[in-house]
Amino acid sequence: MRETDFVSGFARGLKVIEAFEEAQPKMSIADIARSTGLDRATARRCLLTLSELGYADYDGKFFSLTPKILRLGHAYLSATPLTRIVQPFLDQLSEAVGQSASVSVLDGTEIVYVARASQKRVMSINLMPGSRLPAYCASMGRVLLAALSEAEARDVIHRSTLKTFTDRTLTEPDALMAEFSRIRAQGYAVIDQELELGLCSIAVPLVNGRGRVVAALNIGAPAAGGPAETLPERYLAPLQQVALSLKPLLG
Amino acid sequence: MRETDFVSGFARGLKVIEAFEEAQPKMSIADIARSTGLDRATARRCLLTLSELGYADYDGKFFSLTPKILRLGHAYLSATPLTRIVQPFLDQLSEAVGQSASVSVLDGTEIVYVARASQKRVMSINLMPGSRLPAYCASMGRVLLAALSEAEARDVIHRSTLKTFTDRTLTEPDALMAEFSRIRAQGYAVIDQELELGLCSIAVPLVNGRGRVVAALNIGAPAAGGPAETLPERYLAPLQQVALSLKPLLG
DNA sequence: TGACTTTTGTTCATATATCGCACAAACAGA
DNA sequence: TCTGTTTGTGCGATATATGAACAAAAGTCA
Repeated sequence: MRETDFVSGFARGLKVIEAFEEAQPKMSIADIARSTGLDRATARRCLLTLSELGYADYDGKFFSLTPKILRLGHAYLSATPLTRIVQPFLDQLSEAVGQSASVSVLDGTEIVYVARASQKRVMSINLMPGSRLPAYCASMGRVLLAALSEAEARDVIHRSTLKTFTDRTLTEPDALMAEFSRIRAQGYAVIDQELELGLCSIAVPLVNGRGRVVAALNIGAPAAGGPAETLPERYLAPLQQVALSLKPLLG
Repeated sequence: MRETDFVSGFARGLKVIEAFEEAQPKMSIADIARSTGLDRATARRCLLTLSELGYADYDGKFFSLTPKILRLGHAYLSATPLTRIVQPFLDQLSEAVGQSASVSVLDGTEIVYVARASQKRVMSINLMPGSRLPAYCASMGRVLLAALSEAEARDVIHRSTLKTFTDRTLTEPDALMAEFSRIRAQGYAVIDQELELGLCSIAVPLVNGRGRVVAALNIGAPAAGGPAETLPERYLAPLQQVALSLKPLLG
């Protein structure tokens, strides 16, 4: 790509929008300039542009995003066939097993939920399409990382912030790589309260007609429902059946 | 705002992202240029920028959005206090009444779901945070429009595409305005299968501490569960109780 | 309180980057 | 092959970013 094929004003503007994610709902011009690294004058112009277009509100001191900004992300969810195709399967699966079921894809070091059928809340955080979790310690993340090449997986791990969420969280790169091998061999991943105490999950890859792993499917269950070792016997068959049904539908 | 405080390259780029919403997941340069009204060269530069930043994929012919784009919308959901505050109330309400409960805000002629606790699916479409419905024929939309001034409400109706979804959909502007008066007086709105046959709902406004309507809260129920006229006696009290509990928490 | 420092928002001139046009090349379908 | 369409590129005109300067506001301390 040539240098002149890059619209840096656009790139700067997107950076400004993302700056709201990591921080407060209300940000001053200086706040944005600091967290994006842009010049104050530039940040101000981007913010005023957002405000002029109705994507942000400005009270003379602070800027905040408006719900119009949701159109941007929704463009992906509504345009991507994956979301629409998997939803009915997810609903059916979730109801059949009485647990929440989700589909996610990999984005860098994180998994992004693209569809979900939730039962009664078991996690402290509320997951929804667009939500993100670190890949290394989520069952779907493990499955998606296991589908990468050794080098790619190691690179993702290297770039991840390997935080210890619970005393069971695996954070040793080599231990994680070994776990990926095991997952690749057995075809599924189990997480036993590594992200949150009391929460277990099991995930399988979603493979398309050409044999490529395009997403992951999981079932989350409270640890109180039985030890994590029993997740495969309880949920692996229905998960694999859904994965099989979806295979010819996923381009 | 001065003209030089507007970054038109940024505005054009946002237009490009939104173009994916109304159309196909895969768009060529010419497709985007046509649906945005931008020059082909400009559309191309915006698309290449998106691609360079990882927000889009390019196979040499078609562009498609990547899950990274979800970061933009998610910035709003995760940064807005409303979402976080109402979720636990929504979960509790939904479980207590055994129906889906949602909170939405108004964006132009549409309502935007910002939080939702769903029970077994009754609608054909899958609603989630970020989803949009036309305001004029949704219970939360009616409540939010009823909270506007006569002139504002009439303007929204005027700008809406008043489509007949079912044979019960109200599309007469004057009939809608009359309905808004009734809603304003009684404090809630009931929709009886106007959007989809078999689906009824009841909504109340969420008022903040300063008396301003900031969002709407609803319960959706299958028509098979009882006639729409009985929705108030079944659900109005719990809805109003949640609205009351939330009042001091909503800025 | 009042003088001082720091932070913030805004403006301006100028250097730089982007836009949109026109043209050329590549491609697809008849 | 010939259309009609799509994509890529060079260039002049135009729009935008930059960084410094200034004013206003907020914070600091005696």
